[in-house]
Amino acid sequence: MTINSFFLYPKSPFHFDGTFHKPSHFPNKLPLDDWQPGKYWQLMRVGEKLFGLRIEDRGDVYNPKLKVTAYFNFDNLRDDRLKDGKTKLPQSELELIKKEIIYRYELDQDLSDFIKLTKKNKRFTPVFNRWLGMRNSCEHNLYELLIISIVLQNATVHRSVQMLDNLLVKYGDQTEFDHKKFYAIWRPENLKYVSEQKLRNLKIGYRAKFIKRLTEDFIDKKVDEFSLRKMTKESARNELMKLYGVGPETSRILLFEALHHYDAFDHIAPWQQKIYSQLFYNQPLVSANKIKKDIIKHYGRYSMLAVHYIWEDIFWRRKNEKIDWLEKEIRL
DNA sequence: CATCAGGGCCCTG
DNA sequence: CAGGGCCCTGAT
Repeated sequence: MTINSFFLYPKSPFHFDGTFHKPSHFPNKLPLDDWQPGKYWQLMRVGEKLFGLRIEDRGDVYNPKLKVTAYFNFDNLRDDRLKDGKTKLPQSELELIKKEIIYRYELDQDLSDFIKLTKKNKRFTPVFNRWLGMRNSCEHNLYELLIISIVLQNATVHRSVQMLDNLLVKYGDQTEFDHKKFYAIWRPENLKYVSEQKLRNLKIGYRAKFIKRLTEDFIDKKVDEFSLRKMTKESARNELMKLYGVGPETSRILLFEALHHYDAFDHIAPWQQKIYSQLFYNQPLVSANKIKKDIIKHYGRYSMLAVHYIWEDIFWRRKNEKIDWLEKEIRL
């Protein structure tokens, strides 16, 4: 294994912990990443290779600076193609990794318009101030996030965790760096010859068919993450909705998290509606249309981003404090 | 023991 | 456009 480190300088302001840890995401047993204040670890796929990343906070909100340590050439990977035997990482690959980190964690995003907007509506100003500089980041590539979205469909959190873990044990890449063990979601190619029945054996139910067909679409380049990244929200949504097993909620997740469209607020799932109703109205249930109208009125093209701040804020609070109405709606 | 809904989506009529 | 069915699981 070899190691390479470098620095990255996010656009100011930047909130390290808010960006690298999202407490609303479900914690699976087989870790895809790890976080402690000021430090973050994950396995990241760039091209066909897998890298271990340790990202450390070496600055502050107004002078952000990240130290990135990249580990590669693991000895213990199942797939030999993922290591190339070279000990030094070529400059071109290093640039690719940097670009990918910058994209997934939105390090270059200019949030000044959004920040101005959040000052207009006083009600949530404390929340926006608390997380000033937080990004809508996504540790995963599009395929990986799609897999996670599929196991989330029509299941309780507990079962989603079980489904993902079953899949990871069988098909994920497992490796260790910086004295920590991590899993990474497989490349589509690694699932190519796995039958639907084999997948069903992992208790993922009818989702097996979705994963099978979606994986084929990625292998056949019917979906290309990099061209989707360049599209408008509407065209990207159209493309995603064509995929078998991708509906309004899954495409919203992908548009917002993986493709970073801040206005991807077209769809509100019933369980989210209940949480939004409490957060925004202190009421058990407000109509989804009203919620949508009100949020868009206040936050316009930043509607989903604004909701993300308020959403994550309550889940941060939940770490130290019991919030009864929230516990009820999360349904582990 | 049976029944049911769940952090959606597909398919049919 | 509405509504039934889908895999499986834990709750009732």
